[in-house]
Amino acid sequence: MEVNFFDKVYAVVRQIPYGRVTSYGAIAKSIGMAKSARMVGWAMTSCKNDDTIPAHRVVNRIGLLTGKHHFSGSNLMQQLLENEGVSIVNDRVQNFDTIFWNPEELK
DNA sequence: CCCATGACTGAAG
DNA sequence: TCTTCAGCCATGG
Repeated sequence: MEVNFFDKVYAVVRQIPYGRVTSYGAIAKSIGMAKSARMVGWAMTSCKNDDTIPAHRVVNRIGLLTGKHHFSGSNLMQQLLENEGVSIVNDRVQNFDTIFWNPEELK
């Protein structure tokens, strides 16, 4: 049977190491939909049905917490990241190039 | 079918 | 890094 697009996204997000982050585009590319990063974000919107998805580790290409507003409260996403040792300043991940995790790197 | 929207990205200035 | 423009694709009216 065909694998659902959502399942692929979730599978990748679940593999993001502790204290690391990645981008929507990187995920999209790893599942064969590099041009559909928007769909990744769209899939994350439905992640509220899956509380096992560390969506807070997924940010946009420059480390901006574009999806923080979708979390409960207004700073939960940032709190979760800082709890893992990720520095956030002005809704942006510091040392993004250092803590960035490439999904294809695992393969 | 057409149009608007969205947790995006790349290119150009 | 920021702003603007265009491409991207699923969903909903």
